Amino acid sequence: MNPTIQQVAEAAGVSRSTVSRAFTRPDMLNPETVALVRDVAARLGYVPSQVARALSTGRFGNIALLVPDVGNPFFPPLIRAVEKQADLSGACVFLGNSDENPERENVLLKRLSGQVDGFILASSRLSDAEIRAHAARRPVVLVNRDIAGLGRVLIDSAQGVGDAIRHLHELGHRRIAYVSGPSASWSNQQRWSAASRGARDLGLDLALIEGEQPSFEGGASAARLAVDTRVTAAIAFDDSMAHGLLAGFSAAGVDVPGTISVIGCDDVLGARTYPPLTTISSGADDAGRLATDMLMGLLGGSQAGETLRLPTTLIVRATTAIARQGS
Amino acid sequence: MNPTIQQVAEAAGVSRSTVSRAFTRPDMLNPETVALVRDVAARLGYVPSQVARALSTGRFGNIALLVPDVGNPFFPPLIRAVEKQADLSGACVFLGNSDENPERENVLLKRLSGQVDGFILASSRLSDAEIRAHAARRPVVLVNRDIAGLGRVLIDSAQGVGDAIRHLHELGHRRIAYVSGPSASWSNQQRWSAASRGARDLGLDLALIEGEQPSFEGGASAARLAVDTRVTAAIAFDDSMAHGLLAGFSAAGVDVPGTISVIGCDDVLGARTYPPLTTISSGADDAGRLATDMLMGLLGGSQAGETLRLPTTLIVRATTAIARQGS
DNA sequence: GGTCAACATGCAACCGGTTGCATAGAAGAT
DNA sequence: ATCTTCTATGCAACCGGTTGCATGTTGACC
Repeated sequence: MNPTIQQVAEAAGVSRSTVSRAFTRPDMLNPETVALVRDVAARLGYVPSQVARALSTGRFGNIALLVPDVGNPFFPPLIRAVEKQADLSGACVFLGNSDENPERENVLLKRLSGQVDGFILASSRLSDAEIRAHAARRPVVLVNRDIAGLGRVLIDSAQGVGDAIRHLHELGHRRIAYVSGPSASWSNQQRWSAASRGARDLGLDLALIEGEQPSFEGGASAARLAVDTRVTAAIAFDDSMAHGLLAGFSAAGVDVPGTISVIGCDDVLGARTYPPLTTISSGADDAGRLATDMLMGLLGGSQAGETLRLPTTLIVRATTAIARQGS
Repeated sequence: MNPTIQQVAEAAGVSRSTVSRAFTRPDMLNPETVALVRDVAARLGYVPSQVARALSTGRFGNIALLVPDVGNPFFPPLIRAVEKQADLSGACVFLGNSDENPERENVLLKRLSGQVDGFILASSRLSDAEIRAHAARRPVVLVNRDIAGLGRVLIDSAQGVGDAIRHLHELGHRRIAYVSGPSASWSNQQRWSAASRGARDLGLDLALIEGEQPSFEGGASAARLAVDTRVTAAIAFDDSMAHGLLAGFSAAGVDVPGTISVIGCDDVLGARTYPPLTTISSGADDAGRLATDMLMGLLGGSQAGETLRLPTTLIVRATTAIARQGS
């Protein structure tokens, strides 16, 4: 095993306290002593035990990031950004995958709360009350979830969705579908209500198509429903679903964007779909970075409750076009 | 804060030892006592501190998973499987993203080694010696890396690559390119050598095109190189690169599979590309699950050094076709 | 030369569990 | 009734750090 602080102390001929302070509060010691201790420690390959330190200080140097589905392409960039930013503060990251399941999310929260300084909950599927309960025990920052009093990073897709609706209106579309994501998702609610508002303001028909899962497959099966509704355009909850829509329409012989226009959300696929997807960009990596900063701020003693709204913009690629005739 | 074992002990009118044993060794106690203690503990919301437990037992109940790039679609299914499987043993997972950078990988290993029971290194970019050094301190299971004496889960793409070469040969292709991934990657070496062997056996020309990054962008830029080589088919290191190739060829006005056939590796994109990608399936989720099982086995005292080879198969979709005339 | 402040270091308690050993009480053997 | 055995529980040390307080040393100042 690793050498302990005791062994370093003996080898350096000082007390354990001194070794401890040589690392945590070197200003308290004679510079020569610090040098000596560090030297001996380095020679022995001493690494302070995070665990022992945590036990006495109550600070763990770890944070936890919980997401509903690692496989959803929205999350990897966010995960990566959190990781990177946490690393700057020397923190390590627990990753939890709740599989869209609130119970599992609760279990993970409980299991991890004894070994992290705080949580980042991305697109949490828990109820407000549950989240509040957890936030009372440990600092929590929410991503895409809006609960008063807690730290929040919100990707404000309302704006982008509004742009998307106007974009479709200008192209002559009058009947539009919104293909929904998980009903427990704040983002989904926000996008749906922004779409409703936009459609109402412009006098458009808006149909709701309930997607099953926010995934490629969910989009593909929603495509089958969409062809029956005689809409000329569809806005999907996210890019995965939009991608599935493209595939579903293609399989059904429906031309995109000739017969039907498609808009995604999050811009996580770039121009990788065929045709390249018109979508609402949302900077998941920024959200991850900012959420981590906010959490680190909370750990440093800042007040909770701050809200960061990230703007979104419509990125027009090739899946939207003028509405077909006689529609 | 959470209630401590002491508070539970007082509330239940027993000693700390008894509370401890009610959770860790209930067989040692009177069943009634166990029930009482658990009851009181539940009422108080007591959760044993992992950290304190780790300090005295030396077991942390955590594992770490290190990957080169969370954003690479090969990894999310693997991450998810590891997560899920670890959960069955009640273990939590630290995720580390090395960004394809050996130094960062080393830092993460060092930082985490004081708080995990073992590591899963997926597609590690470290040298054999470095990995061995870490394995001497903590149990390590490798995914897609072959070092004698260590636990290994190897996706044996040699077989699938062989099938792919034969498939192309049957379609009449005679000049093929292999678009390579990271040179430090075991998988890349394995795939390249399997392709070389297959090509030699069948008397085919095999060109090597050095990809920059194992990503969509890396594939797209490799496509530009590929059009100059006059090959009629390309096998890419992974699906992301293959996907990039498709995009690159499409942008260059090269028809796939009419003019050039493309084969990917890993089958992580399913039929989501356009055209749907012919690829070599490799069960990343199986690899994650089995690696976790293997690590748990090591922690339980099994001997290290086991090797698991996962077979791969060619999945023919729509990016391969008969070689063009006069090629 | 004596008083006192400032500095450097050590002592010992504490964080919250686990565990080897001791012991009290009950059950069984003679 | 006494001795042994077994079961259930408690005592206290330990894991490896941190930290408030006490102590010893040095130098400045009067």
